[in-house]
This record gives sequence, structure tokens and C-alpha cells, in this order.
Amino acid sequence: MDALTINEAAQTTGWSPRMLRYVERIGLIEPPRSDSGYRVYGPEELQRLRTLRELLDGHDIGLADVAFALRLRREGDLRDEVESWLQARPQRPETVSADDWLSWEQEKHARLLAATTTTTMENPTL
Amino acid sequence: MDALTINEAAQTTGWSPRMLRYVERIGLIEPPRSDSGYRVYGPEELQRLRTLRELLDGHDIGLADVAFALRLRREGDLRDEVESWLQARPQRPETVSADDWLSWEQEKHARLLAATTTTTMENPTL
DNA sequence: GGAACCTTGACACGATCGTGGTAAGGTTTC
DNA sequence: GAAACCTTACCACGATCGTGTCAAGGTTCC
Repeated sequence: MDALTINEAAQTTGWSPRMLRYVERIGLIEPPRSDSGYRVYGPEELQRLRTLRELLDGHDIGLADVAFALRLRREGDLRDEVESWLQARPQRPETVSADDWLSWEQEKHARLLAATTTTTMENPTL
Repeated sequence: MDALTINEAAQTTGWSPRMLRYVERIGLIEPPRSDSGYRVYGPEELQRLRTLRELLDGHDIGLADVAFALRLRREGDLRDEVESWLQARPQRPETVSADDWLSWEQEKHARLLAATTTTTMENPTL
């Protein structure tokens, strides 16, 4: 069976049970619950937990960073505002530099993506 | 004249001099320096400082969050990995929704990249 | 050449992040 | 019905974030 309890999930993923609850609380991985309220970790959650670990270890980022990235993805207006703030010349190119142009180009991708993922569908079965 | 010193800039933007140095240190706004090393705040910096304030006040985010967004924008591999992690069904869609499919298509790039960096293949014990 | 700036560096401090424990109580299993 | 789980809710603690203040030294202004 691929339905592990929190301690079993902790065992196989390397996270502590405490951290699994924390990761859930900040909204990164919210496993479904059994009838009696027990967290149920399926293969999906386990895989996500492992890749999350890799993500954190790979770069110098924290859970809060990933949580913020999640916010950016869910809250369209927030993402747009942050994005447009960052866009406003981070350096001071007296003239429009090639660098500016480059980032603009790169931005198109994000913009397109943003346009389609704007739906903030929420459905946390509490 | 539009070349203010740090205290003047603080005055007109509402930030404290201390915070202006902090904002610079985390890479958000790095004003040029005079020959003697004094920070020189031009209209650009002032405007950016004001909009930064609005950005922070508008949503419940911190400077560290904006700094991370900046990292995401600068470090392409980081952005891709974070993006692809978030993409991996944040919720559990029993059925694949159209929305999922759409983003799936657009995210192929990120997924491919992720495939090369994700090597954790564990079998669900038990 | 002194007043009034600027610089970096340090000490400090509450708030949050990332963890770990422990307690009080419900569930599952045998 | 007791053991071994699970739940939430606290207390704690080092690390970082977001601030302030202060010290020691260079710069600008008059």
C-alpha cells in the first residue's frame, strides 16, 4: 500500500515528522487526511518531499522562499507588482542597454505563463 | 538638483538611512557612489524606493521576499527548478484539469530540466 | 580647521524561520 | 484495554530579518 502515516513518511523522506507538519503549515505540501484526521502521505507527497529537499539543498534557499514563490504563482496581482518593480531598471543604464533588452526578452516567457496561470483556485478541504 | 545624499534621500522617501544601506546590501537598490564613496541617490533611486515601500505595504511581504524574487529573476536554473517543483501538482487533482494541462504544456521546458536534476527514484517501501 | 556630513563596523533587540521537544487527548491494533 | 500510534498546542532555541544606535574615521563646507 502507498498510504503512509506521518512517521513512516518521515522515515522514507528524511524529513522529521515535526518538519512535515511545518511544511504543511506553510502550504507547500498538504497531504489529505484520513477520516479520523490522520495525515495520509501517498507516493505523490513522498516524491514532492524528496524533490523539495533536493531543491533546498541544491541552492541556498529556505522553505520560506519556496512558500513565497508559491504565493507569487497564486496571487497574480502580487506577482505582477513584484515583477514590474524588479523590471524597472535594476541598474542604471543611461541608455537602454542590451542587458535590459535581454531581460525583457526573457520576461516574455514569464508574462505569457503568468497570463494563463492567473487562476487562484483554492479548495482546501479543511 | 537630483543628486541627494543618503540622509536627504531618507528624508524624502520615508526610509531611514540605516534601511537605505540595508536595502542596498540585499541587492535591491544600489545607488552609484561619488568619487569619495558617498551614495548618490538620483530620481530613479528615489522613485524605486517609494514604489518599493508601496509594494511592501500593499501586500504582506518583506524585503527578503523581494530579494528572493530578484534571485529568481537572475538565476535562471533556480527559477526553473522552483517553478517545476511548484508545478508538480500542488493539489491532488484526481482528474487532470484543463488548467493543469495548459501549464503542463508551457512548462515542458522546466520539466525537462527538472528531469535531469532529479534522480531520486525510491520505491515506496511497505 | 571645525561643524556637519558621509563611510563601515559593531552591539542590540524584537519578530520570524527552522527545528526540537513535551503534554494532553483521540485512534488503531491486538 | 493497553500499547503504539496520531492529533493539536505549547515552550525553547539558534539563525536570520528588519531596525536602531553608536563608534572611529574620511569628506565637504564655510
